Amino acid sequence: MNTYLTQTLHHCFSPHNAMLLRTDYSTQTSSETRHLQRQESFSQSSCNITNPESLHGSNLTALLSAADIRNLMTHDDNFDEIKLMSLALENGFNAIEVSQQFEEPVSDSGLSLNPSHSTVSYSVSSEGAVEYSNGVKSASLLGLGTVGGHCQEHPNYSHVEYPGDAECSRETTLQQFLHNYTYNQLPSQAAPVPVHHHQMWMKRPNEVKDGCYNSTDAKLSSDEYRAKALRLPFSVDEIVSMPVDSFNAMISKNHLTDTQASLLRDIRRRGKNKVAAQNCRKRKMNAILNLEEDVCNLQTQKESLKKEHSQCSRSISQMKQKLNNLYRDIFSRLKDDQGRPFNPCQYVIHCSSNGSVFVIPKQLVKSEQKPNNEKEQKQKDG
DNA sequence: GTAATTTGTCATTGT
DNA sequence: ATACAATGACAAATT
Repeated sequence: MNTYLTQTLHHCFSPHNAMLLRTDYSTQTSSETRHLQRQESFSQSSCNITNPESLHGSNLTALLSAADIRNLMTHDDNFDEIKLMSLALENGFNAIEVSQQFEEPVSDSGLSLNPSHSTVSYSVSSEGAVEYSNGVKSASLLGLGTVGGHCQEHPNYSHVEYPGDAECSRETTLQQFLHNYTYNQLPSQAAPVPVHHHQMWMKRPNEVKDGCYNSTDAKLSSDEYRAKALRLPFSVDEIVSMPVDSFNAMISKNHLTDTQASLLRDIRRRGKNKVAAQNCRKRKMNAILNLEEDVCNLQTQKESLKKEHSQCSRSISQMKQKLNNLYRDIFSRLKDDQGRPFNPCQYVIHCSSNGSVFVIPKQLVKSEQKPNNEKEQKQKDG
């Protein structure tokens, strides 16, 4: 019996179902136009306020054994949504007003406002407790917030019904229940969260698996989930990409609390930074690739210069060889006044700067060259 | 189980 | 003053 109920709850609140019904704005076009249109219809939209017909929380807790409750609760121990809920339910947060303002226009959701449509409701008490009701079977899950089964009376519920977005609301709401151990406590009463704020916000979608995580592989980022939980009228993509004027107008038109506006700005900032980081990494990779290409090109250039150098060296040595042969040939043909050949050990051919060619004794060349060599050496030392 | 890589986020700086 | 882009550093997720 208890197992059956647990399975039924899981089935009813299947994140996959919720995902299927999720409005996917990112696939649409002309997003800026939609921003404006949605802002208009958004501020004019309303939602049905119905009388709560849900069962009292103790009814459900009576049906569920402690083991079932533990089973439900051990699906995730994530604390992010505790923060989110306390954020959403903090002083000054008017759930009805925000829900009304944030309700999506029918045309965008693609779902009918027809009252006969399956609806899901949840009630928000002044103390932050939320009650779930699907219109047919309704169950307050208040008792789930406290493992001991303690249940508080909440006489002043604000009961809000969200037609059309039933699955998502159901899922969001249940997940909040399932994972918010302290949701019916005041923020100050909540157990201290042993995670640094920084780490908390850095939790990944996988960690936030109580977030809209469906049975397939599709999943929402933590910001998408936050936006969804606060019933923001725009997708994260739109919040990020809309012009700053539209963004500011959205905040001011909808009379958001400071915390909500701050959350929206955070979502926008994080989204923009995410894109910036991606671009930055792309640029970095491109820069690295370009540098590697440069290195490759320079290595190729170096190799070709090496080849050229050795080619030049070879041709120089060939020319030297030819010059040497020519010198010897000419020298062997030269005769002195008596018709005798010059001794190559004693004489050399000397070319002067004015183009004249002489055969002179080697000592003479050496004595002429010495002073110049000394001068050059002195210049180098100096 | 570990190392390397990828990704999201924050903090900071510059535009 | 404000919004935003760029980027280093960090932590968590993924491979």
